Amino acid sequence: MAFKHNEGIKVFKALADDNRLEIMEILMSGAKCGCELLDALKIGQSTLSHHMRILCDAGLVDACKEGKWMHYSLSAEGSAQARALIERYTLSPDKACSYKKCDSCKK
Amino acid sequence: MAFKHNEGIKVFKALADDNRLEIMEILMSGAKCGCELLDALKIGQSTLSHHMRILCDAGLVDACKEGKWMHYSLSAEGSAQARALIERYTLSPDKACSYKKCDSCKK
DNA sequence: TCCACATATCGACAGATATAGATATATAAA
DNA sequence: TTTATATATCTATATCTGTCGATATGTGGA
Repeated sequence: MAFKHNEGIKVFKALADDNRLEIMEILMSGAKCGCELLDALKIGQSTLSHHMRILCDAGLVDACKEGKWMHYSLSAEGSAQARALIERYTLSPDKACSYKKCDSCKK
Repeated sequence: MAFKHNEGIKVFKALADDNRLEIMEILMSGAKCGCELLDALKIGQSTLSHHMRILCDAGLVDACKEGKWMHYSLSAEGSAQARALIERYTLSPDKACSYKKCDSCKK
């Protein structure tokens, strides 16, 4: 796929799902293993694995294996990248006042 | 649809597309009408209209009609909401140092 | 070794999405 | 009024995505 905004698409797609947002919110309280996440969500195990792969591929979540458990945690780098991407594609508060809207509607 | 993270899904889905990210970037330089956007993109007119509806519904873009033209511009409120959502679902730089990763892998 | 548990992968499928073409509506100019 | 332009809506379709069940892999305990 030859997208012009590859990084943005990958990160925003990863965040564009109800279960994955719930996972991000759960991980805010600290690292969790897959079975803990599974208990908190109403999805099957293979579906969780699928979602974790998407979050990891996007760089938002780190995974580390310990015995038979996988520990998932929020990535500081991924979080920083996501924040940078939002700043790239939306209006910053300080630029908003000088932003050129159309002349007729100043709303 | 009964999603737990409705607002987040709507905004991140709106940003999870190559053409829509390109549109956001173009609108960063100021308001544009549909035909200007159409010139800059390799998509048909009905497809552009579809994308603009998604960006407007998400609150990221404002639309205002002037004669036969629609003027599209970035919404300061939508941008602020998007930034708030990213802050909600990712790790802030100041919390990153105290964030509890798993014990074995400290990466 | 055998078994239970945690996780990943594969295959299938229903529903969502991006896209285009045709058509409809509205505005402005000739 | 007729015509051209800008945009939205409708319909169809190919592709993508979330989900599950079945299976595979790997780990640790009995």
